Amino acid sequence: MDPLSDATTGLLPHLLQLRTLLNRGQLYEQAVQDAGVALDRPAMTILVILDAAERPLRVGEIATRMQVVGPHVTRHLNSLGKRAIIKRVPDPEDQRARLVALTPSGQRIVQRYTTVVNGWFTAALAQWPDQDRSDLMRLLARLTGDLTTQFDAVAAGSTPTEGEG
Amino acid sequence: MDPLSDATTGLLPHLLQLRTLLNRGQLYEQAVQDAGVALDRPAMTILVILDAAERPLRVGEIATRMQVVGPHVTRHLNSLGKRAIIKRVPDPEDQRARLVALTPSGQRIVQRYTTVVNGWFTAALAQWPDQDRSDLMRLLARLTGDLTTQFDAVAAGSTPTEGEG
DNA sequence: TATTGTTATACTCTATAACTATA
DNA sequence: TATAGTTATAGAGTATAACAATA
Repeated sequence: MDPLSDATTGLLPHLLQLRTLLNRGQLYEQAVQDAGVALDRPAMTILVILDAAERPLRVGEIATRMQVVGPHVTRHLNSLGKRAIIKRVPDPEDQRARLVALTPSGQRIVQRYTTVVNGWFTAALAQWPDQDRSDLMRLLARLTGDLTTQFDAVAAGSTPTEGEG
Repeated sequence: MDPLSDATTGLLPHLLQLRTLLNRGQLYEQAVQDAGVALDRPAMTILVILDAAERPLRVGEIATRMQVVGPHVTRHLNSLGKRAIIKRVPDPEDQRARLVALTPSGQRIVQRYTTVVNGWFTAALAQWPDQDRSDLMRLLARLTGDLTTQFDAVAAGSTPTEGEG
């Protein structure tokens, strides 16, 4: 076992635990209740993504960011569109595509939701030293970036697992 | 907006992205294929948990660590038991309970799987400074711990979100 | 011919309800 | 009566396949 392996061996259990934490349905139910909104989780995920993007996105872009497949997004957009939470407009640059944007109503919903969840995070990290908080943000950003790159490569079949030149 | 909020506001998108990364089914398929095993994801999650615990666990303990409900675990244990990947023995301390343990076959399976996935992590973090790697492990451990505490409190209804005294 | 998106269908994963056995 | 686990059923979430329209 080389030291590099030792350094990352413990990562899998940590990330699995984080995954189970964030997948807790009960938690989401509490969040939407506190926020006073009524949406299922994938629908809210779409709203969060649109809000974070700060510009209208194509259906395909949303699917990529959710790491899901197109039809899944379409189905939720249909529901969200009927409720006037999002709107779809033609993409001026490509007549095949459509741009998805939050309506004012949708903006209010995602605002209330993120306020609640960010409040939880703030409370959970309240006792942390400032340095640790900023380190976490920086390392988490790099981790997701590097894992995305690695996983994309693995999924593409190049499997750069072994020698890692 | 107080500085504390600012420090954690960016956390939600990061964690959501991490969640979508770890939820990618395609990735798991690649892992089990590389490892040469044939198990679905929740079944493998059970094996990883048993392996990390380094001792037999009760059904309820497994469910808690997976953040799922009892019947879900039972169903997969039935399947794993038939294939002699796990075994259930009576808990000497409580005749109602049963202890779940990996068989030698199960140990080999989880070993192959974790080797593959840890290899991915090692590759993804290969260029990181040692200091960043150790910081990540430390902060991730504390983050999951603090989020677990926070989320448990929220789910219990105390909702220590607001003033956070 | 390749790409963007939609519709329809099937599968995976998890939860709720009802039940048995032991404490 | 409460707790540990199981069985059976229902629902949420996501993928695959087939199709329409534009590039």
